[in-house]
Amino acid sequence: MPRPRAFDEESVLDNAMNIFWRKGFETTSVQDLVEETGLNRASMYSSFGDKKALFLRVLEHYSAKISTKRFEKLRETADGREAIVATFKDTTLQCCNDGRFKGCLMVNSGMELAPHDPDIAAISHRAFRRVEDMFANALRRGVDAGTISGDKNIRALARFLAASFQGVQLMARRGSDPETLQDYTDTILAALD
Amino acid sequence: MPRPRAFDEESVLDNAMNIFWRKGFETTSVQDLVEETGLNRASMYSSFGDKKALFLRVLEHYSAKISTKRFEKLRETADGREAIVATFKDTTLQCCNDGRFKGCLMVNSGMELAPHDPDIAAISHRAFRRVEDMFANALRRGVDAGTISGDKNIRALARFLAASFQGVQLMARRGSDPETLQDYTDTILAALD
DNA sequence: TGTATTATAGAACATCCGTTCCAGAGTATG
DNA sequence: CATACTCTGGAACGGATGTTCTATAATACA
Repeated sequence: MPRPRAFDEESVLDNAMNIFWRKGFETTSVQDLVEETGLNRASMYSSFGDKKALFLRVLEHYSAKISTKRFEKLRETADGREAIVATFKDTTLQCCNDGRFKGCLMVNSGMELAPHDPDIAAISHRAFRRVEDMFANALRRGVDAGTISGDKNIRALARFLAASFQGVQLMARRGSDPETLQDYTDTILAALD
Repeated sequence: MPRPRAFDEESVLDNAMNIFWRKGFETTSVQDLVEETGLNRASMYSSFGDKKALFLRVLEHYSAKISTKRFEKLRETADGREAIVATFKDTTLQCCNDGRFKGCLMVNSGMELAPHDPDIAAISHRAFRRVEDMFANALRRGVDAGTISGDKNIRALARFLAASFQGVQLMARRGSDPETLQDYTDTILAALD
């Protein structure tokens, strides 16, 4: 019976995600969202709730779409060491191109909002934990394959890699020059030796 | 002839710094600043200019007061290796106590504003460069003292340490648990071996 | 075909934002 | 003591903010 929606939820989330990613939560106004997504104010409020609810949907969307892809090789490359190296190299390269000044939405949001918003703090914490676990799995695969020494502290090394991965994206958002980023990444990966 | 000022500029900057540090630039309102510093609106505008001008003064103040102290050991401890280790240990410990959810004002500001504000991007970039140079100097002292191997790439390692130092404070602001932070710091320092 | 139901467009809302203005207070010099 | 000058308190400004309301458009089913 109802009048059908004139918008595609997926593409609205895509657009909203890009604005939040670029500008951050506080600096993005509802006006910005309305203009960029083409979605009407009322439709936005009736479909997603308020600004923060939309933002939470965007974070999910980001995890499912961007983050999952970003860690694809980390999860699926057979040799764990190669998986880790490829993950850092790909992201560093991407940061030097289109990712410059964007960084990672999850990291950006954690920095901006976690101190004052327990919801975001929890989401951010869980996201870190997931990445840490992916690195830990890759490390174990590397040890099994013999490309990573067996006397490493897997948990500590995984935490180091996950934190350093965030560090790379922090540097990217700050607008670091490629040489510094390159030196940084190379030295991170030397921890695998 | 003029009526004397009823406020102390230093303590106003101190208070303003703490608000910006906690809340970030955009989320801090002029109202917040007026209430917390006790300074009148008009006095604030006549003495410091607008909100951004005050923020720039606060960043200078932070560099001079907080940042200088934070890197005191890094600059002054004779043995370079010990200087680096102490710098990381002190900051990690501090992050676990009162620094939790605060992080570093310079890092926070770079993340929040550098992508859209060239002034902040430049300040943030120079600050990183200064820290990188301090680490490089410490590394050279360590090599001279024989506590750090001579076949290291000093520049690359200094960049790694400076970036990782930012990483520690990113983790702190996000509210990372102490164990993760400890593992992270330990692995960073292992790069000195 | 008429009706129930939901989406849309855009005006309207109260509130807060950064900034400016103005009247008055206070002190060093003439 | 009067004058020149800056500082202070607080109201006032226009504009932007997040959110809601109302009227209209569009469809699926009876």
